[in-house]
Amino acid sequence: MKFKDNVPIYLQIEQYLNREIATGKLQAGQKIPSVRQLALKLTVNVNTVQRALQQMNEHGILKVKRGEGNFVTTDEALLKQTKDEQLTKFLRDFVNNMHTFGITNREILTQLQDYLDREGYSHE
Amino acid sequence: MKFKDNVPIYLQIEQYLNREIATGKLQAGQKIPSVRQLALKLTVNVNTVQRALQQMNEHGILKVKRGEGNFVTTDEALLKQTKDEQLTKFLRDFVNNMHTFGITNREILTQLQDYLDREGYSHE
Amino acid sequence: MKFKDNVPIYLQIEQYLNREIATGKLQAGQKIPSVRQLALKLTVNVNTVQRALQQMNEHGILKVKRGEGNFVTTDEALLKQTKDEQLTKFLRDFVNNMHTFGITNREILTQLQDYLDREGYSHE
Amino acid sequence: MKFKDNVPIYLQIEQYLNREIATGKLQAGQKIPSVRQLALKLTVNVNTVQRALQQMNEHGILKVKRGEGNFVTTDEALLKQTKDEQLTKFLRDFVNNMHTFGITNREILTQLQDYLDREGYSHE
DNA sequence: GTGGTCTAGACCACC
DNA sequence: GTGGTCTAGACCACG
Repeated sequence: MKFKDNVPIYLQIEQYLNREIATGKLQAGQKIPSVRQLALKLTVNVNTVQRALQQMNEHGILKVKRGEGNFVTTDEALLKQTKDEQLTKFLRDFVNNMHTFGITNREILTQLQDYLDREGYSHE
Repeated sequence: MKFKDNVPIYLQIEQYLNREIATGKLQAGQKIPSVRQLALKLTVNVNTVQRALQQMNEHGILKVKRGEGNFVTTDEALLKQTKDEQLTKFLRDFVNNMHTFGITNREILTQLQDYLDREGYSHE
Repeated sequence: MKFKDNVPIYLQIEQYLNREIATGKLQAGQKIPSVRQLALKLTVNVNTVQRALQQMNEHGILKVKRGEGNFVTTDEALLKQTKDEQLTKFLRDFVNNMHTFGITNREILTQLQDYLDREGYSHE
Repeated sequence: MKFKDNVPIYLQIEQYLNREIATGKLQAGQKIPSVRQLALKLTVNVNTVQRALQQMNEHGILKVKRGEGNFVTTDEALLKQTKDEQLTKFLRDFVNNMHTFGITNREILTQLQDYLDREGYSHE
């Protein structure tokens, strides 16, 4: 796992876990790896992982069971909403960024088309 | 000017100025506002602006004239390259983000299409 | 530690640390003193030290580990190159200075010889 | 005339004029170019030249005659001493620099020898 | 007026 | 504890 500089690691971990959930690698109701396992896997300090999980608990995405660990919420609606929020954020940020450079909507689409063609590696 | 948390202000200032240059609001060879003016306008400390400008000088985008101020480089090739790098970064980040959610290239385009339709505000 | 006026302290700190590395007092891969320790030792502000270290990180001489500190790079080639550059700079500056006074190469050598004899303190 | 960054220009001007005097391009008792001429030639602000000349007056190297201009002192002893001081400073700084890198006196001479051989341009 | 450097002191992220 | 960022305020060099 590689982390960007200039962005707090705990936020990147949170994003990473949200992704694992959104893509179904971690399913609703399922126990997620222990803090120590995650810390080991992500080669990051335990405290940093703790902080990420704490935030996700506050968001309701995770539920702690004392002595057992953290579990993905079974609230499917919340999960879907979280996923949508993330995707929408990606779209919004991208479009906003392009707009600040004076790129019109139509151009955004063509530029994206071009980019996907250029980068041939197929994600059909 | 509103700054995001979680990303250093001086980097956002750098990005902001690069944008002003890329969109031609600041033209090649032109003097940019003084450090103090920028600090005032962006409601940020002078040192923070300094740091942004210093980096842009190292990148060659700006040239300092002692006692006079900072000027946009006249090296049009460098300016174009910088702009392209920024746009490509937006595209790459966006596509990568979507991919991590298992979205295929085709879906990315349709989702973007949908998003642009949804947000009606016309950037033709 | 005494600093010259007329040349930025952060540059002198950089030079000082490069010297410590070049002479092996700080070895490849080794942790260097913390920013605060250096600031204390050099009786200089923390930010000033930061600036020096930041530049050395950009040069690749130092590597930061988050939350741990700064470490000398293990890239021996880079270390050697940096040392050579410094020595060559000393030689070049010295020779240039003498030339501007109309001193010929031959005279430079004899003058240096004389100076070393005059200053008897042995650096065999 | 090219000036180093990180060193005040007025000091570099002072050094430049001292050199002109030491090498006899400006002779004892001779009038030196006017402040404006120097500023023009060195592509530098008048104030900056003024500051250099003021310092040299304080050192006694120059003598102002009101309404006439600046003249090199006729005190040959002082001129010789100034020149010697400068040369000795070059030698001392150079040797000190090399010593801080653990280079012995003998090695300094051989390294200088090597350097002069390497740089073939003959200053016999 | 312009930028460049430095200080003192604060708060944050990370180990 | 570690480094990273930011602020407020000061002084210097240069035009």
